[in-house]
Amino acid sequence: MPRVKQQFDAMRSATREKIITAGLQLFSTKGLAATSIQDIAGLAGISVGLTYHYYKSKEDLFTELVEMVVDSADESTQVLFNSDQSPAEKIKMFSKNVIDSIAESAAMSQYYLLMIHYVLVVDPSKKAVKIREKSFAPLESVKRTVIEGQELGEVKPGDPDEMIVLYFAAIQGLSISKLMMGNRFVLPSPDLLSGLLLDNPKRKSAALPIN
Amino acid sequence: MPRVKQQFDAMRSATREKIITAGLQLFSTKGLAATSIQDIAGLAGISVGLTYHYYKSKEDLFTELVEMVVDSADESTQVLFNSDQSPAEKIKMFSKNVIDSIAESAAMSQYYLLMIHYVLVVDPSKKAVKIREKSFAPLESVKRTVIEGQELGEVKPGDPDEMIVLYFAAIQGLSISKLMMGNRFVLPSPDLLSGLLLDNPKRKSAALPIN
Amino acid sequence: MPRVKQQFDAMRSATREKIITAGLQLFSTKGLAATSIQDIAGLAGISVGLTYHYYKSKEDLFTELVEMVVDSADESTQVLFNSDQSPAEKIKMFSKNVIDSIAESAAMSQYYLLMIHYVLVVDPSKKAVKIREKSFAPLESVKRTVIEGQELGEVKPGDPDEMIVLYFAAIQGLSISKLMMGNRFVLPSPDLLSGLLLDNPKRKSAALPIN
Amino acid sequence: MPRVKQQFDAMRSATREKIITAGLQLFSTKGLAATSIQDIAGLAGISVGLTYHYYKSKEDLFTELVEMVVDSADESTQVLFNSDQSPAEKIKMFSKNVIDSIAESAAMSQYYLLMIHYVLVVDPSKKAVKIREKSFAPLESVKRTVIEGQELGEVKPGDPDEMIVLYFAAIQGLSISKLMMGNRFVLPSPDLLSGLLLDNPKRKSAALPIN
DNA sequence: AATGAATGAGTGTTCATTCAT
DNA sequence: TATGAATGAACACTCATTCAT
Repeated sequence: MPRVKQQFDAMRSATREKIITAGLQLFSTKGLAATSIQDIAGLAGISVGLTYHYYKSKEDLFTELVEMVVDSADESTQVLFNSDQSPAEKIKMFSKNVIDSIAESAAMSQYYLLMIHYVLVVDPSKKAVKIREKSFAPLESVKRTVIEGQELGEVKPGDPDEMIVLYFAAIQGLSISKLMMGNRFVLPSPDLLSGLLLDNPKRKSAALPIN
Repeated sequence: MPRVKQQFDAMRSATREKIITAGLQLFSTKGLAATSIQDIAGLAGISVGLTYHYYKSKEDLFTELVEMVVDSADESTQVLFNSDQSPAEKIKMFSKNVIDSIAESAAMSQYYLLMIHYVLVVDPSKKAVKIREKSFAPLESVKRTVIEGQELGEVKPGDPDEMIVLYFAAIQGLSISKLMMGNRFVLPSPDLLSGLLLDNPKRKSAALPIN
Repeated sequence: MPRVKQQFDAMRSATREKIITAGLQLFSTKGLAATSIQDIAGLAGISVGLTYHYYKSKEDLFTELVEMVVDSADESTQVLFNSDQSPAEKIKMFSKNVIDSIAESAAMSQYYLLMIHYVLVVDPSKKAVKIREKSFAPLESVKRTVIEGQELGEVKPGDPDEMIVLYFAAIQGLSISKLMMGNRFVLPSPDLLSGLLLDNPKRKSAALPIN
Repeated sequence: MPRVKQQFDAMRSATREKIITAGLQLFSTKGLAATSIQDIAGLAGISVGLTYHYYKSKEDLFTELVEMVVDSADESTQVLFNSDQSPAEKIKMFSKNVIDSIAESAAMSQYYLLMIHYVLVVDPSKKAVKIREKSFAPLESVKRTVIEGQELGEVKPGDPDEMIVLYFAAIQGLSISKLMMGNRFVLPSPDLLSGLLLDNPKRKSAALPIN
């Protein structure tokens, strides 16, 4: 959490904020190689030289942005999964948040695209390994909840690993498809997504007549 | 006397093959900008200049590869969905093929990564629009089958558009995750994937005998 | 604090000047294709990259130089032919200026060589057409003066178009021959050149006293 | 003259002839650097490799073409100026031939453009010096005739060197202008050209009323 | 903190030339 | 004599990075 604090201090600089916004936008769509510092400086409305006043190198900025989004994802997931709701409620809430986030902003798309560029292009260093590890934290949180939920009968049976891989694959796919499909994209309902892990609530109600 | 035409054709095919293989591998992981022609030529085991004997430009090669994988995906989907199986069987078979393909080769990963790079980086031209259109053909095939299947009661109820978007998002996510997650990746069973559209057969059969 | 705008402007002007001088010299003699940007940068005493800070491309620089000399030629011709001298005086003065210019600097040679390279190599665009049109302006000025002079009896009779084509052909030929002939080149007197359009004054005066 | 014989032998090869024709056309307009061997082979309708069967290198072909046109110009000039006509008649005939040649074919334009490219671009070697020397032969022929004609009173008085430089400058200028000016070009009459060296015959007849 | 001119290394692309057949 | 695939060096152009101010 000192890391986050530090970021917020950094953010206090309006210039840094401009660079971050421009960098996120350009790096996530075009990737590291296809984005130039002059592009970023131009979009941020500042000079090239100033960018180097804040970031040691292009790759440095890129890495910092990846770190930032990974931290942010981790943090917001933590908050939800450390709450005292039932596993099913957590999963429903998480799914709803994800769908809402995809609907409202580019943050999710940027997160996944950035990760793709990062993992596939940037050569792995110690730092890179640490960041990658952290990027799996949300999967771990959900996995624990799935196992717990299965024990309670709230979550569908099945291999938890396979289930969360598919669940997050769907989330990643949706995030990226939103950007790629243009007006052909329709956002599934949160229930459709959470249906990957939970029994469909609608179907349950359909079964209720018996009770 | 000159080489006969046949000889030249054979030479051309062999070299073209090498370039295609190398290009697919490098473009799909690193993208257009981060892949140099020298990388490709090196991996293909030929000279840089020769690459330009076969492809007018780096972007030209990139586009041709994208076209190639899109055509291939379209074609293999067509074959399956034009068969005379029931909707549920088609979906099960398609899901199985997808999972097998992800398991066995890099083709699926390459397809989706290539499309991401293509859509996000290459500026849209008439050709680009045509290619994108064709890339939606598999979705349309599945959509028709879903609707048909819903009428027969073989496919889960729900908005077909939302369902196929989620279904293909999951496929895309799995394909990419396989590359990104490394040894943390576990491949879900075909039934788990087809479960997005169909009622899970195992649960039904598993639940019945006991009770 | 950053350099003030004035400082940057001064830097830009100085560098631009160097590029222009080097470019004129090299392009005019060797042409577009045989002149490399490295040649130009080297002669200008700057780096290759910097050249691209000022000109988008080699052809762009070339075109700008052509435009520059065409404008300059047009302008200096205008000044003379809009003066209030008699046609014969204008033609004498123009011929003298031309001969002096060929004698003193490389400007005339550069002008004609540049135009040759431009017309024969650069593919015709809207801009190219406009530049070519402007390059005919001096011919038009002289033509008007020739016609006027013929009416006054100051200029030799004959088809004005043929006469100015021959007159300018001679000027172009002299400009280029100066560079090509080396020490075999001797510059004709202005009267010899203007003799193409005017009756030779010397002969008249030389012939009269005796008879 | 053995040289010419040799060329004719060479010409006997239809392939050589194709290369020569293509080379003359491309080199004269685009110059050495901007013309590729593949261009030439393409225009000649043969393969790249075959071109190298006939000419050691691109520059070799270029030099041979220059030599060829210089020889040809020298030879045809010799024939005329070694005839037993009067100086004025020789000059009139030469001027007429020049104007006709400009009117009818591209040979004159090709000759002068080729020479410009050759002198200004190709680095001077022993061979180059010899070729350049030969290219001045026509000037020498005309110069001798001018001096002779001045002694006979057939040619205008004046510095013979200045006069022939201007005369050939005009010829060169016309040849090149024909290509450059497009439809604005009008060919002066032979008398206008020969008027640079001879008194205008028309004007003489205008003076005749007295006799 | 801020600017943008300047450099140099890297990459895309062309093309003269060679070579196996 | 004839072909065109293949190479490598040269050149156009871009861009991360530095620097004087």
